Amino acid sequence: MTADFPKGRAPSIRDVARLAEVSHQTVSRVLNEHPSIRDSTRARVRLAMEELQYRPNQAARALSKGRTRTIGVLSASSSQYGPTRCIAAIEDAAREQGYFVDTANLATADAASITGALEHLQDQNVEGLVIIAPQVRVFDVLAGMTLDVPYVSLHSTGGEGADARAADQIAGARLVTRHLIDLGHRDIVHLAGPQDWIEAEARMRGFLDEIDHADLSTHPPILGDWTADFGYFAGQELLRVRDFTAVFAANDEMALGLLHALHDAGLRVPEDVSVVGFDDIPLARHAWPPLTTVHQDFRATGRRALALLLAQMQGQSDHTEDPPVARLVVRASSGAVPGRNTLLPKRY
Amino acid sequence: MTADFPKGRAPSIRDVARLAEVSHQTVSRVLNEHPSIRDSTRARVRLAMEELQYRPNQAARALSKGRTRTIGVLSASSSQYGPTRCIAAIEDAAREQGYFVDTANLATADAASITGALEHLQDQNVEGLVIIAPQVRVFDVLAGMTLDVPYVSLHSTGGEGADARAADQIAGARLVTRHLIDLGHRDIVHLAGPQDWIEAEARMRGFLDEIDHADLSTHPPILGDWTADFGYFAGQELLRVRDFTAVFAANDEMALGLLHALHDAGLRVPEDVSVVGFDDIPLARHAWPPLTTVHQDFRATGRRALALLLAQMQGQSDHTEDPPVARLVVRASSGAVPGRNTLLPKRY
DNA sequence: TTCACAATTGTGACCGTGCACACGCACATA
DNA sequence: TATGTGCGTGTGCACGGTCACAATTGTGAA
Repeated sequence: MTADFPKGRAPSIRDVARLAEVSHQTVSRVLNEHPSIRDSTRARVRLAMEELQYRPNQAARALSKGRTRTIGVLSASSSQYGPTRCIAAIEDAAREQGYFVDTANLATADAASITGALEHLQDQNVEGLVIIAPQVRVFDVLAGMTLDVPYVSLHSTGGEGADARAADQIAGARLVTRHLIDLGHRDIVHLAGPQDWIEAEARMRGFLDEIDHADLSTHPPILGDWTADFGYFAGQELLRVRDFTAVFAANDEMALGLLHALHDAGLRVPEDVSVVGFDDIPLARHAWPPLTTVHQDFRATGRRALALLLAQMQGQSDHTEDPPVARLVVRASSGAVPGRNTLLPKRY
Repeated sequence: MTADFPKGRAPSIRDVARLAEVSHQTVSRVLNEHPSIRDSTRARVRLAMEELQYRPNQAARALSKGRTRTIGVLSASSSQYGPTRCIAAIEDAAREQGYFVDTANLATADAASITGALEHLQDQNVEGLVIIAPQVRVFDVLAGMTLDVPYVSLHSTGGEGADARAADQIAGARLVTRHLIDLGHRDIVHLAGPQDWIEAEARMRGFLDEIDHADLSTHPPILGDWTADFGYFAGQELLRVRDFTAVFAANDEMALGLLHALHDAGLRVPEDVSVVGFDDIPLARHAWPPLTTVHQDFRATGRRALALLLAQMQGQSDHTEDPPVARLVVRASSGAVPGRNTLLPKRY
């Protein structure tokens, strides 16, 4: 009896029940793996579900149980390498745990679109939020609105949301700055990220801390926008006015743009100038010359963020693994200081 | 009267109704902007909603209306530049249209995880799917399972789902191949993408078409994996055994890895070898030398995919804008052929 | 004033699932 | 035989909206 009645609607639990000649509640129990069901009954119900191609209605389940099993991910800057990897890791982990992931991207980080995206996610009745929006402004907005679900931010200022990463950034920046100092550099320029980004701030802080620690002085950092284009532009400006032997770019993209400008000017790296970056994007090792940088495990960061969120959602204390550490990766773009000379273009 | 009763549950439409002294149906009408509501009533209801911080329950709405207003995005390879941009564009556009976006990432493209992810999305009762999973295998899996919702794939083989992009890839590959031929190159190697990717196939086809068209012969393409690491490796191999004056890499990452290998070997680009890529990632213009490549507008592709899907969901014919065109971007990595010489390392 | 008709509002059922509770039955125990 | 216990299953309602339909009120013309 191949019952195949479409009747407009998708088959419901009661359709299955009728076909299996049991009550709807029994079907529900099979779905939820209730222990006390006779094997023969279970088999009959399973068969009926198969027959009707039954698929549980999440909306009804969510309504009845008061749980959506959905978490929201808010992401600014989602075209950047790091955040992208984090998101992928979060989604993998969430799916593994049976959660759905609802995403909202911010094209621009103005207050209106931030609140808009957060409202949108909450409208979907998410049970928790992961916020990968490292701009300081996002946190201002967060502080100004009450979220009615727990959340984790990947770049906390130490506010209400759990902190998953900030510490690393400072440490990483110190590592790579120290590396340059150890190579003998005394005039190091920092090509920073946008002022309103938490990570940019942290990396700059790490840089300045280490400079201080070594009793050096430095030019005020150049404030960039993370893009390779800006790195290129900044490189051109730097060559015109500054005196330095090394540049610490706050991310790899800017470092690569900077290398481009240096090449254009006929300077050699690292013989004339050392350049280091941050993030260790896959292209860093294939830059010319290969880029010294700070490696971070973005997937681990993403997984950890989700673990933290789930723990928080279940009201548990946060006994998750330690945050991933930033690791210095030395490649060919950093070298010993070229004997205190000023920067005059040389023959290549 | 600041009524603020938490009573465990989130406030419902009936709580609002009670406070505003109307029926629950009136509240529903206000929510849905029904025309015939007295202004004073509407205002009273709005006030009550504000007062209770009422937020409509999507699950209930979805259950009642039979619509979730959610679309699913399946994405393999989500850490790559192009797909990532597409997804962001899709999400923006969807949110604009009042849709929620549910995402699932594929870590690996084996059949099990593909069906798993698709089931996961359909379990959420999505109304439509965008599939950004350019591996041929994905389409095999799709052909083998019946999706119960309309879908659009960004890289169709011309099957059931609407085709949003494939044509471009061939044309783009022809453009850049033609460019090399016009520069006088006769021995061009193609560093292809993984065989099981639709785009890789299309780009290779475009390359071979153009080679044919110019009555040239070519070595069998090298089959890569899109990564810069592979480009580097392939470059080393090529230098050992092959005779060529130009390389067309199927994407920019591999092209950059290849440049690295060429630099290592002391070869000059484009004086000794011309290199071209595909995609025009932001770093392409800052490679050394800046990379000739094919530009595509990923955001437009994403927007178009969503438009197609929505049209399909509403049963409309597909009168959306034309697919974005691939555009040749000539930079410094391609140059005139070096007079038919074989490749011997030269002084830099 | 009365009536037709439109505008506005209310009533009750229903969407698909899960929960609390009740029921029947087999079996062990006294 | 009467009673308690636990397994397997069924009944009815709740979840928070929307829909169809009914009821009430307001308006203008006869």
